Amino acid sequence: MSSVSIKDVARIAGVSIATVSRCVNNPERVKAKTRKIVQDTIKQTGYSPNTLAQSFRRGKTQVIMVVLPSVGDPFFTGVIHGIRKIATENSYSLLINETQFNTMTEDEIGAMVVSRQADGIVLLASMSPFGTELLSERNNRALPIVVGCETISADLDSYPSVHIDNVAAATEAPGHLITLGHKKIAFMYGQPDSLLTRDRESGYRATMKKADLEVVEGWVVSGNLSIEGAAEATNYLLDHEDVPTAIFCANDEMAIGCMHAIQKAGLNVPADISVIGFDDTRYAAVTKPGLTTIRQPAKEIGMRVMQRLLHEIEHGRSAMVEPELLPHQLIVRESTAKPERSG
Amino acid sequence: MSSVSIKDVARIAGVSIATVSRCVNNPERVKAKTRKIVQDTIKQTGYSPNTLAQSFRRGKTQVIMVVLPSVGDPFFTGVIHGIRKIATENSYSLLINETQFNTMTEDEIGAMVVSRQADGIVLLASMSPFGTELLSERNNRALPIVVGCETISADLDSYPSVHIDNVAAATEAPGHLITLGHKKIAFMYGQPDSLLTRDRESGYRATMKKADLEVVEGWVVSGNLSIEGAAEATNYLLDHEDVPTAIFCANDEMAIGCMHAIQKAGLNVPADISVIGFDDTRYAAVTKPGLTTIRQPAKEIGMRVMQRLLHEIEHGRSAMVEPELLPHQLIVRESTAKPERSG
DNA sequence: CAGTGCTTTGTAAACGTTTACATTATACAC
DNA sequence: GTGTATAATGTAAACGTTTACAAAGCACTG
Repeated sequence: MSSVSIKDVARIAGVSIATVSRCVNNPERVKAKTRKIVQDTIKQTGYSPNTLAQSFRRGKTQVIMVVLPSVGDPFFTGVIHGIRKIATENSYSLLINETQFNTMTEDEIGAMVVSRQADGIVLLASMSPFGTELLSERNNRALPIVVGCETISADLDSYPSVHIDNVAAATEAPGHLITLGHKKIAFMYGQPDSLLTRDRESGYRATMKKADLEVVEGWVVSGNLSIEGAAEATNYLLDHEDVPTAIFCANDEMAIGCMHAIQKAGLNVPADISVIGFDDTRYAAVTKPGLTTIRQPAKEIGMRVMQRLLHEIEHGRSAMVEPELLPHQLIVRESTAKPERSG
Repeated sequence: MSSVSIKDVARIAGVSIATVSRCVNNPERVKAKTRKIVQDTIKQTGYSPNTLAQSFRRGKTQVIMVVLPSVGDPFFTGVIHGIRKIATENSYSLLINETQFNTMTEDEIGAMVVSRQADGIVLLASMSPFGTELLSERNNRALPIVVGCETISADLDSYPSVHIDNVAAATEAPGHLITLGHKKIAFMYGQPDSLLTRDRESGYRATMKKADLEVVEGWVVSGNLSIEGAAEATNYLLDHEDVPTAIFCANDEMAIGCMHAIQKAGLNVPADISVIGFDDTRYAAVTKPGLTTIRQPAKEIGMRVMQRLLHEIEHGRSAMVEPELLPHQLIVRESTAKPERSG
C-alpha cells in the first residue's frame, strides 16, 4: 500500500533527495553519470512524484475549475473542447462543476475558490455562482478568473471575458425573420436570471421595436434550456389566442424541443411556424427541417478563454480590459421561411 | 496575495493551531467558549483551510477522475450526471479526462493515476487508456477503479463494473428488425477496438446467424461514434450493390447521422430503410422520425458506478466480483417498420 | 485537600516535496 | 602543486495542515 517516495529512490541510488528531485525537474543540472543511476533507479522502483506533495510545495495544482450550467449542452461541449485543448497543451487538468441542479451551494463553490483547489477558474454563462463578496475585497486574492460566453453580472464586469456580441447576434435572428415577412415573433429564453438570455432578449425587443412590431404579452417564455422545457413552452405558445408565426429560441437545444412540439401538434415547420435557434450545435444541421440558427464559435471561445486564463495565471490579474468579441454568423437552413398562412 | 493561514488564526484567537484545526474539523471536541472565539476569528479573517495542504497531509484529494471517450456524447452526459450526484453527496469533485482525441497519452494518464492526482477512477467505455502494466503488479497500489458501461479489456476483468448486458441488448435490436421482416440488416459500430462495440457486434452476428440471415461483406461499417462519421458510413452503405433494408447503429448519435444521410439521399426512414439506435438519449425522442433504440439507464449506471467506487475507496479493493448488470429496454418509435420496398 | 477521571488544550512530529545555501568535487590556469 | 572558478551534490528548512501524545484544567468523590 505504501508507495515509493523520493527518499527510497535517494537511498537506493546512493544520492541525496535533492539530486533525485533535480533529476526529475531539472535533469540538465545533474551530471550525466549520476542522472543515469537515478533514472534507472526511478524506473526500477516505479517511483513517480506524489502530486499532492508537489502541489502543496509549489502552491499550484495544475487544475483549472470550469463552472458551467451543464456539460450536456452540446454548445458547452464545444467550448469545453477548446478549453481542454489549450489546457492539455499546458499541462492543466479540468475540474468541471455543473451548477444546473444547484447541488453545489454558493458556499461550497466559494470554499473551493478560496482554498485553492484550482489555479484558476473559467466561468461559462452561469448565473453568478458565488456571493459577490467572495470575488472582491478580502478574498480577492487575484485568483485568476476568466468569463466565457457572456459576462454574467455587473459585478463581474471587471473580469476578462470572451464571447460573441450577444445583443448584435440576437438582433440578426429576429431581423432575419422580419426580412422574411414575419410580424408575430415569439422569444424563448433559458434561465430567467442570466444576463446571457437578457442580452438576447434585449436584442429581440430592440429589433421588434425598430420594425414597429408588437411584442404581445405571453410571447416571451422560458424554455428552461432543455428540450422538454421548450416543448412545454411551445405548447403554451400554440395555445395562445394570438399564435406567433415564428419563434426565436435562445439556444438550439430549445429550438429542437420547440420544433418537435410544433410537429407533434400537427403543424409544419416552417410552413406554419418558423423556428430559429442559437449556437449552431452539431444537431442543428441534422434536424428535420435543418435548423436556422446563429453560429457561435464554441471551440474558439474555449480556446481563447483558456489562453486568457493562462495569461492571468502567469502574469497576474490584467488591468481592466475590454471583453474580447468573437464573430458570430447567421446560418440559414430550412426551419425558417416566409409566413405562408397568416395566423 | 499571501493569505491567512491557520497560524494567523491561532495567533489572533490566542490559541494553538491544533485548537483551530479542531474547531474546523471536530468542533464538538472543543469547549463552546473557545470555539466561539476561534470561529469568530475565522470569520473575521476570512480564513479557509488550504486544500492543498489538507490533501497532502490527509493523503486524499476528494477528487475522482473520470476517463471517457467524450463528454459530448449525450449518453455519457447522463452517466456523468449520475456519477456527479453521488460524488457531490459525498464531497467529491470530478476531474474529467476525454480520451477521444488522444491528446493525453498513456504515459500522461498513467502518471496521474500513479501519482494520486485522484482518489479513484471511473473508466467509461474507453479503450484501455493505460498500459496494463500500470494497473497491475508493482503499480497496483489498490488504486480504486470501477469500470462503467462496459468492461474494456480482458485485463480489466477483475475490476468491479456496472453496465447493461450488451450482448443481450445487441440481440434485441436486430431481433426487432427480423421480427418486422427485415433480412438485410447492416451494423454500424463506433471505435473499432473497443470491447463495447465488439460485444454489440457479436450480439448482432449471433442474431443474424440464428435467423439464418447472411451478413454481407461491407455491411459492418464504422461510424466513428459521430454524426458525421455515421453519415459517411451510411453513404457507403447506400452505394453498396446490395443496399440493406435496415441499419443497426451502436449508438443514437450515429443513428442520427445515419437517418440524416438516408433522408439527404432522398430516401425515407423507415419506408426505405429502418434505423435503430442504442442508448435512448434525449434526442432519440425528438428526431424525425422518432428513433427506435435500446435504452440504457445512463444516470443509474453513473450512480451505481460511483457508489461502487466509494465502497472501493473506503473499504479497499473488493474481492473478484461479478459485473453488476442493469436492465436495458427496447424502445420502439417510428424509425423502424416492416420493409415496404424490397431492395 | 488529595486523588481520580474526564475534558480541553498545547506541543511537536510528520506528510513528500522543492530549493536556498553550503559544501565538496572537478577543471583549468598558472 | 596551488589557487580559482565552476559544476555537482548535499543539508536542511519550509510549505500548512493533522494528530498522537503530553500536559493542564476541571469536576467530583471521599
